Amino acid sequence: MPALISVKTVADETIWREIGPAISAMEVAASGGEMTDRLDIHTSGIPALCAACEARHRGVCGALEPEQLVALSRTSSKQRVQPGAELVGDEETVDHYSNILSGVVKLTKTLSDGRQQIVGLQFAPDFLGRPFRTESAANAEAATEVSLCSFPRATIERMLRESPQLEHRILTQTLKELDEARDWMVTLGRKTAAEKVASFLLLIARNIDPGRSAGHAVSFDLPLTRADIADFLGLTIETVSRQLTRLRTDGVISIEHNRQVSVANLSRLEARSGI
Amino acid sequence: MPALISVKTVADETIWREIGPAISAMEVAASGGEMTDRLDIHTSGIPALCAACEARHRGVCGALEPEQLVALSRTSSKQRVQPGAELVGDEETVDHYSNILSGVVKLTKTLSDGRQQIVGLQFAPDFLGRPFRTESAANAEAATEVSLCSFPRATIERMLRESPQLEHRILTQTLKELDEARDWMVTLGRKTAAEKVASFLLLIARNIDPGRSAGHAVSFDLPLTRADIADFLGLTIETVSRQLTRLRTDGVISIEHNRQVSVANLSRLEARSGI
DNA sequence: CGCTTCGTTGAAACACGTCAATAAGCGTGG
DNA sequence: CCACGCTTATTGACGTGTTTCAACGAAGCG
Repeated sequence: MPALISVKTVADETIWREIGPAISAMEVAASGGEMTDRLDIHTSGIPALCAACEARHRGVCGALEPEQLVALSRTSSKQRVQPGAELVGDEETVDHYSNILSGVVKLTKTLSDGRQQIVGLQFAPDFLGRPFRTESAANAEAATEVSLCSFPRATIERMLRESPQLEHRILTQTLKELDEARDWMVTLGRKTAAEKVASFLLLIARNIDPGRSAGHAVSFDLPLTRADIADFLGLTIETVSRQLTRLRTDGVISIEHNRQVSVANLSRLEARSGI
Repeated sequence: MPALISVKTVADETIWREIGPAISAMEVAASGGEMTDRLDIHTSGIPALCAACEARHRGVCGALEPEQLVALSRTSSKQRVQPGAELVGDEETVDHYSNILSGVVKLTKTLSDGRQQIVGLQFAPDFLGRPFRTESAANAEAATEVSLCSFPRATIERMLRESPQLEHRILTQTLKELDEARDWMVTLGRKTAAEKVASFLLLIARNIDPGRSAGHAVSFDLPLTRADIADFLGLTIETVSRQLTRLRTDGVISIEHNRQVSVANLSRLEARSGI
């Protein structure tokens, strides 16, 4: 797999290099250009880096006290990586954990002969990385452009020991991932190709635009290529393509530029997802 | 599904009825017939009920101090249920958690039209039940005869709040289950029927007789019917049957009384499991 | 402008599902 | 003990959904 090797190279060179407390251009503008973890008077001791961060509310950082947040932000670094970049190698020793700030990360597993399966998709503000790692692990790869806030492994593990609340958040997310994995097992084991594709579109629609109730119109960019979708659904790219065109000709969705999907009526998709 | 309804009735009548601190016949013999949670001088404050229990070492109870174990055993009850008994209903409010002492529990999910998928198998000394339950959940059903040690929900949740170590054990098990679920997603999505059946036999062989290295001979009773195996593998019973007979005629396994499986050489199975 | 990647579409092959018949295991009761 | 019914498992013939193989078009990029 020559493609993967070059991807790996990209990752080694651009991702995990320590760049110290850093702030993306966007964040700099929002916080007035300060590059340090100064305290913001309006948010009572919360680092500027974290003030606008989603992970502080819905993510794991919500479990931390302001002092802990300051300590963590001192060693954290923001990063932006391109689609295809490998974030966590299969067998590598993990030396960083991250929060996903935006974008989609795919977790993949590969059989020795090259067959691949996506075993999970992660969205902001999910926590990325596997604490107390045991045997098996998956490969994490950016599916879209992804921005991350990442921390050294040692820092997180020390905080985990000190803060049961942090561990509780990790447990909560792990339980959520377990639920999602088991839901997807039903899709993989028991649904038809048409139902699989409809289920996938629903999954994306719900994660891109949460809080949409059935019956509404949604449109979004597919975060995955056809090959990725196939690997997620346990199908071939040809079958995925055929099912998408069938949904299109049936008027359930419309597709532009291969990626931009519009769903006029979510409940029509649901009806085809084999709930 | 009339079969399931009668199963449900059995469960309601026999399983979750409070019977107070109880001890199975086997356990009574082992501990000298004492029915209370007296302290055993040889195990420094550990309830007799728990002294020989696997869950105290490898299971969640290993996280508890002797006093907590005494408190927990005061409200715990041992139970023995028949195959097919429903342990945790799909949408029911869970009012008990349990340790599996022996036997196999299957976690299933069902689509509205009846298609079913087993999303997890649990063995002793796994913890059964879903703390901090969020959205989706599965149905738990005894696959074999199962013996349980179960506790009221309130007790566990109080201890969870008091003991970060207990929560840590739960997290560890949840991470293990997540790993297993993701491993199985690869099997469901990317393996052939032959590879699926071989993978299943390996899974059982490893759980029944852990510590077996490749190359050894193993024999065991299948804990699942052909229908269950099919639901676990995302196949039909006919396909499962055909693949089993193919393994048999190829000399990889031998089967007696439909359930008793002998594997002469585990590595031959592994070679067919599509690692 | 060619080159590569990505996606679509068609025809043929095949793995698995469906349908149906039969056998085997197992408890119940005469 | 055998007869009976019931569930569980096996086996065969056939149908089909998905894959495979192949050709082609569209988009992105040097």
